[in-house]
Amino acid sequence: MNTSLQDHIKRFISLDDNQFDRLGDYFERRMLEKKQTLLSEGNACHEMFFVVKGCLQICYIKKNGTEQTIDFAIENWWTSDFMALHSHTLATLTIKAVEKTEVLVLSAFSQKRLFAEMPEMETYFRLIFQRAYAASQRRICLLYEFSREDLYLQFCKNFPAFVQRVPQYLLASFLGFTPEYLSEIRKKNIS
Amino acid sequence: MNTSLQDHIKRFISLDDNQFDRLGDYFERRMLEKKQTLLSEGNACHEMFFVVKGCLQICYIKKNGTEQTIDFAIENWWTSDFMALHSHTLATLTIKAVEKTEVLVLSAFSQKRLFAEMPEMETYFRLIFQRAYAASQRRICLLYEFSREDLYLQFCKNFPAFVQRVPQYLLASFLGFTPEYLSEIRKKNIS
DNA sequence: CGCGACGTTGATTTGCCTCAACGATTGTGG
DNA sequence: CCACAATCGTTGAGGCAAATCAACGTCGCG
Repeated sequence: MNTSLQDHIKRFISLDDNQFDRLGDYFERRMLEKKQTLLSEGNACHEMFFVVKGCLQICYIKKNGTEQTIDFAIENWWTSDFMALHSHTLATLTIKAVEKTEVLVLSAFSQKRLFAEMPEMETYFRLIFQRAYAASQRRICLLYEFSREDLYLQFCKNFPAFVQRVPQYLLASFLGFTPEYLSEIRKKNIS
Repeated sequence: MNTSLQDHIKRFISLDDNQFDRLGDYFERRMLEKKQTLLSEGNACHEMFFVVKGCLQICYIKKNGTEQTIDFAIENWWTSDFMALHSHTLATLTIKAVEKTEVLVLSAFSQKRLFAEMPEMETYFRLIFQRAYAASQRRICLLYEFSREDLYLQFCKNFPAFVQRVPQYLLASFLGFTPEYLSEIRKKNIS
């Protein structure tokens, strides 16, 4: 069983050593090469994913044919197409590896067994989702309040390491504007 | 105990009659007049709210002094400043009644006792948050993909009753544009 | 009745997009 | 190891969606 998930769980709940030992039975480890797809739009989605190492891009194809990135998931984040997972509908989102990435896969079936055996894990996931929803609420505030230029400058200030890590066109897509405009912004703020 | 929350809970988990009877002990009923404030930016936030009847506006004041609506909560929705609640920080969001509204208040303290006595309720809230986060993911997709005009037209089509229920300037604020532009859109689509 | 809240209209400005073209860099097969 | 293609970033011209500002109608309420 991977220790980074164990450490993450410890930040929210307490489990004894015996429980930590059994935890490994519920997760499947999966390695992704750069650009490899983890979940494709139009497929069934019965799993959620924990990023151990690397970076995932969550995106979809817009009506006009361009790809829209709606999120990234880096180390210690859970992700999935939660709408598809919750409603048992087909995925509308695609998840791909931005770089070589290691994930832990938790299927809906395993999750059910896990909760039955360790009710504390129900608390863990409640807190994970509460935190994710809270972050999403904040993100919506940012999207409403700031110009694309300000979003970029803030993002650079808050996540300088991450900006180095992903190609610019993905960053532009995530922030909701075109690569061309990103170039313009960068030229203005010579840094 | 209010039956609309009971019905809502039944949609996600099973409780026996005895449990339903005891549920009332954990929630506080509160009535709000139109425009009355439930939570103010800058205050501590130790509670979450379930709308029994009516409508809440979740908003904040932007740097430029204007009010930005980020969400509405109507019948059978939970809301709060979840970032403040989760991180034990001061609220950055304000919650007000759009119309006369009845809410059930669940304090963090009561929630803790509730989970201790009825672990099934942990499942209920995990599902609530998962659903809320999923909806938020979808909402972000919409914000990226569509023009303001399209957002308005879609909203009118999907929630015609709700459009009648709130003043136009709130709708404009929620959809992320100005009341003036909403007028323009409405004129164009004579309906 | 008169004031304040809400909605409308029009003129002007701007943030950001689209399209097209051109460097720079990376990767890949011969 | 080089040639060539593909991917990625930059630049500039032109255009449109939506904001801003100011002014004016209208309705409901104290």
